[in-house]
Amino acid sequence: MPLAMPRPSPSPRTPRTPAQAAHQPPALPQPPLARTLSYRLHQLHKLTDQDSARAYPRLAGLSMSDGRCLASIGSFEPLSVKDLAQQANLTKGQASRAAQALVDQGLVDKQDRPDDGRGVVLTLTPLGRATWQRTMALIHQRNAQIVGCLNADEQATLSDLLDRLIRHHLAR
Amino acid sequence: MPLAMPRPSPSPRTPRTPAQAAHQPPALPQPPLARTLSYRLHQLHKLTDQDSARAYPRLAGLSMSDGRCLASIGSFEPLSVKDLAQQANLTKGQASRAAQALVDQGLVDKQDRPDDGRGVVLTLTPLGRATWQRTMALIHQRNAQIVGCLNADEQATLSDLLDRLIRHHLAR
DNA sequence: TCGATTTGGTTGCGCGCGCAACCATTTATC
DNA sequence: GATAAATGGTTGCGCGCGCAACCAAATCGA
Repeated sequence: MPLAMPRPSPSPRTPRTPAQAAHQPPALPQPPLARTLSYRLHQLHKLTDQDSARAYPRLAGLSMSDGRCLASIGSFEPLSVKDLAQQANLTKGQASRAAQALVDQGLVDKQDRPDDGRGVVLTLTPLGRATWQRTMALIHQRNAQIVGCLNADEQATLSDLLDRLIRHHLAR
Repeated sequence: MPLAMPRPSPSPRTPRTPAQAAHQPPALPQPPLARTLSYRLHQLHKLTDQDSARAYPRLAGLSMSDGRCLASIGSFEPLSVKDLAQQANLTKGQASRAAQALVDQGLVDKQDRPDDGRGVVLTLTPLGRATWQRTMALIHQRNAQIVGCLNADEQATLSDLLDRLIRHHLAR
């Protein structure tokens, strides 16, 4: 059974119980059987998301998915809501709402598509572009901070592995 | 600027825009600048979480964090709510509620600690232990499925890298 | 011994996520 | 052309997350 456990860890059954000495202050017990990938992902994602959420609002009071959308629109300029959702990895509902929020803040412009009465086309306003630049700087800075403890090779390796997992998963 | 980009990818500025050919069906554009670690984490976490959420409820109608808690309690048997929160990587509020839910379903037993009027001690009921075993089997099966596209070495590498990121992040 | 602080646990609440229903428009089928 | 199916976008809604306020019990400090 291919579990991903890199470090010496307690045997799967009958690990030592941390609650026996529950009131002694230090001595964090080793992570449990939830030493699975999804657990780590959960944990790491939570950590990074949390302080991203702390960092974003300094910029024009953007929520996190608003920021994500701004980043995507700025990178792929004329963008439909559907494509935005795809790019930012959100549902179309979320993308729709986020786009509207950005419009309300004067950061993006939303126009009906002339050739298709359903579609819209999202572009940045000048203000939006300025904010976009600051946002991207923030994103990259945050990212560098997060992966800062890995060297370039390790970053590339990690990135590659995550990519493969994502691809594998998307293909059922 | 140490960005983690493993594959040949469009230059950070001026990538090609997917919306220019927005209505042509296939040809997913390359992921955007959100080729950052936190973006991948977000994406992968979402994918894994989603179908975990689909898999869990088959088992006794557990929510996902309920399942997580059940797994932790079963592994570290006499457990306080606080320790449970730590093990399952939840806030104490969530842990408290999840524990109560498990109690309500007859899966765990909650008793006041005799030596400390505040604390409680959580243990599995016989039914709980049976469910725990099935849950763990499910978790491992799901995990094996997720990381199945990586060989053992790669799994170990990934696990190690994630570990270091988590540790680094926890240490501010 | 009496207040102040800390700790374990519970609960109220706002918010964002994602599903699914829905409307409008376009495209396919005959 | 009329009807059906598909597509783009919006909106309503339930739910779980996590923060923070809160309560009770225990510990600390003089």
